[in-house]
Amino acid sequence: MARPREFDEDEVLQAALRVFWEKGYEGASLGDLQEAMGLTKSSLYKAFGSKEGLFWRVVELYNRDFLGFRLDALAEPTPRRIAERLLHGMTELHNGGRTPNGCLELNAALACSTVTEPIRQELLRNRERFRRELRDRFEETMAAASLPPGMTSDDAASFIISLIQGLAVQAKAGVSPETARQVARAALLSWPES
Amino acid sequence: MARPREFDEDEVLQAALRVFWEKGYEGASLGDLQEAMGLTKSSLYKAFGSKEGLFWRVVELYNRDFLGFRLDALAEPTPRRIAERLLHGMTELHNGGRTPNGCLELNAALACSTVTEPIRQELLRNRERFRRELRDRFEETMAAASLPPGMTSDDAASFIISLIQGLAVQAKAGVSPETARQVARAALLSWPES
DNA sequence: CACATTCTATACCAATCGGTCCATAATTGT
DNA sequence: ACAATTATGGACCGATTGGTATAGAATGTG
Repeated sequence: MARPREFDEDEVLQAALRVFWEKGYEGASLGDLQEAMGLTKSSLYKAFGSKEGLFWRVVELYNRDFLGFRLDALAEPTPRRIAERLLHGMTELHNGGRTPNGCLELNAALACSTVTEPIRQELLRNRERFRRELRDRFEETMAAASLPPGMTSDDAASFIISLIQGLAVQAKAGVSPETARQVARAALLSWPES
Repeated sequence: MARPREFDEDEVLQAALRVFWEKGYEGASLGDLQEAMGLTKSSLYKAFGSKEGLFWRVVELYNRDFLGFRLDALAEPTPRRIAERLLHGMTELHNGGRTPNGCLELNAALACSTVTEPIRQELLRNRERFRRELRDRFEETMAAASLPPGMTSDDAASFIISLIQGLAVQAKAGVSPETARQVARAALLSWPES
C-alpha cells in the first residue's frame, strides 16, 4: 500500500529517552533529538506529531522499562520492606551508572518556563498518584509490621517520596551510589525490621 | 563627573531575584528580567555585564538575605536541634509563601542544558561545602547528644541534605507547608531529644 | 556655558527555538 | 507497469534567545 518506515520505533524512542533524561524536556532541542534518533525533522514529526508528543511516548517507555520495580516494591509484605526495595530500586535507577543520572521525570518536571507548565502539572499528578498508592499500601501492611512509633502511613509515604526526590537530585549532581545507599539505610534505621 | 544612576541597585536586584527564583536561570529571559527590574537592556548590561553576572549578584543576595539562618542552625548545641532548626528554616523559606516556592539555587541548578553547566557546577560546590560544614558540626555536637544509633555524622549530614533537596522539590511542586513540616518531624523521630 | 562623561533608548545582530511545507523517493496493491 | 500512498530530505518560517552598537539625553566639573 505504501512505503514502510525505515526506522524501528522502539529504537528511536530509546534514543530519545536518553536525550530527555540527560537534558530535560526543554534542554533537549529538536536538533539533539534528531541527531540521537538518526531521523530528519519530517520523519520525527510524521511519526510523533510534536516534541511534546514524542516526550509523552518517551515517558510511557520510561514507566514501562524503568519504573516497573515499583510494583514489586509495593507487593512487599511490610512497610520497611516496601520502603527498602523502593529506595534500593530508585538508587539503582538514578545512580546505577547504566542510565543517565537522576530521574527523567524530575529532570523534566523542574523545568521552569511557563510554556512547559502543562507538562510539569501532568508529571506532578503522576507523582502524587504514586504517593497515594504508597500510603495505602503502608496502611495495609502496617498490621504485619508497624511503622516507626508516631508516624502515620501518610507521613511515611510523604517522607519516602521526599527522600526519593532528594536522592534523585543528588544523583543528578553526581553523588556516588554508596552515599545514596547510606542515606537510604540511615533513613530506615528506626523502621521495624519485621 | 557624570550622570548618576537612575535606579537603586539593591531594588532591581530584589526584582531579579524573584524572577530567577520563579523561573530558574534559563527560564528567566532578559525580557522577563527587564520588565521586573524596570530597566532597559542597555542599563542592565551596563550595570551587570551579562545575564550570568546578574545571576551571581542575585545568588549573593539570596545567600545574604535568605540563607543566613543556616548559621544560627549550625550554632545549636545538639545534632537534633541543628537538624530541626535547619529543616524548619528551609521549610519556612521554600514553602512559607512569602517568597516563590522552592529553592532558588536548586531551581537554577537543575537546568540541564550544556551552556549552563558551569553555573550548575558552582552551585553544586556551594551545596557540598555546606554539607561538610554540617557534618563537622554534627561531629562536634554528638558528644552533647548522640545521633541515632548506627548513624555516623557523615550519614546524618547526607541524610539531612537529601531531605532538604527533596523538600525543596516538593515545595516547588506546591506541596503544603503542613506536609513539609510533617516530613521533617517524621525524619527526626529517632533522633535523641537531648 | 562648554565639555567630558555616563547614562538610557532603540534598532539591530546572529543563532537557535519548535514547527511547516513541498518536492522527491520508495514501496505496495492492482 | 501504473497509480496510490507514504516516508524522506531539506528549505523555509516567525518568534525568541542573549548580546551589541549607536545615537542622544542628562549630569557634574572646569
